[in-house]
Amino acid sequence: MPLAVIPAPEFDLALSLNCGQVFHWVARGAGWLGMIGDQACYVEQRGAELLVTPGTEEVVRGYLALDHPLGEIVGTFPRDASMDAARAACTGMRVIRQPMWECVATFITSAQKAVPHIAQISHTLRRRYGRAVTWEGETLHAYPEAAVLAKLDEAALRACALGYRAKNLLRTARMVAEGEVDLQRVAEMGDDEAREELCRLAGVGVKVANCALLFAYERLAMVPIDVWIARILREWYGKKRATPEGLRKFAAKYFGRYAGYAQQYLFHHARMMKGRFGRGKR
DNA sequence: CTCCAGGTTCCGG
DNA sequence: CCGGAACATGGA
Repeated sequence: MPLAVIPAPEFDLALSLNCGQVFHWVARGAGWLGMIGDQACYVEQRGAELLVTPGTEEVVRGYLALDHPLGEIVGTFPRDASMDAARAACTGMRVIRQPMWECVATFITSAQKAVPHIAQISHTLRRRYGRAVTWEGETLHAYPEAAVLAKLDEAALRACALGYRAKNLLRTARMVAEGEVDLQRVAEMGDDEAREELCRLAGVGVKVANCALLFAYERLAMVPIDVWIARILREWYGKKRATPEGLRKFAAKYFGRYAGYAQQYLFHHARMMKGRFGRGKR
């Protein structure tokens, strides 16, 4: 079946899908196959255009944040050696607009996990508990709804290799399913109030809350401080012994209006450089 | 075998 | 308020 074409200037599809924001896209032919919410989508990049499953044009455009003014955004990043290197290495990376529940839940399962493990957990949860959708004879699965996970028990989730995170995901699924925390309503709150509200969820601390705010709530100034960003700020920005909160405030101020975007560029660049960097030798 | 991974939570000083 | 430890699992 013929694919639809949408313009996508200043964009690198493979980079954006594989830089640690989303974890379920798989390579198919010359492109990528994945779910956007409950819709199966194939996306292929050809120069400054994307070829997509017909009917998914608007969904893809929104998910991949093709409306973000990327040139302006990277222009607000500070000019220093590390940021310049990350900006050059990550040309075309966009911060994707994720569904709220999927994002919150996925980052709960991401605690102390390597990126490939997070992907494995996501696929297992989807395959076992997500709504099945057929795409050209292939079966894909949406991320399982909170109400579905809420009916499971901890053992069922532990069987998905969640480890101690199983209890957190289960409790959070129940809180969301019962309306104790309304993810939609969080969207109307200011940054600080929204972060506090998300932190009421089990397994959601400041870092995961900031991931959700950045990746699902359009708060492009939020900076999740994970082990990589902490290392970057300590070793490249001289913040030898600052607390996580101190790092967060420095980053928010230094990296500017789109600090979350800058953080994602630094995060991915540092990960690609591992070996030259980190590895804890003092 | 040891170390570490997009942390959170609980506990003692 | 702060530093440490526990918490599961799998790949390097």
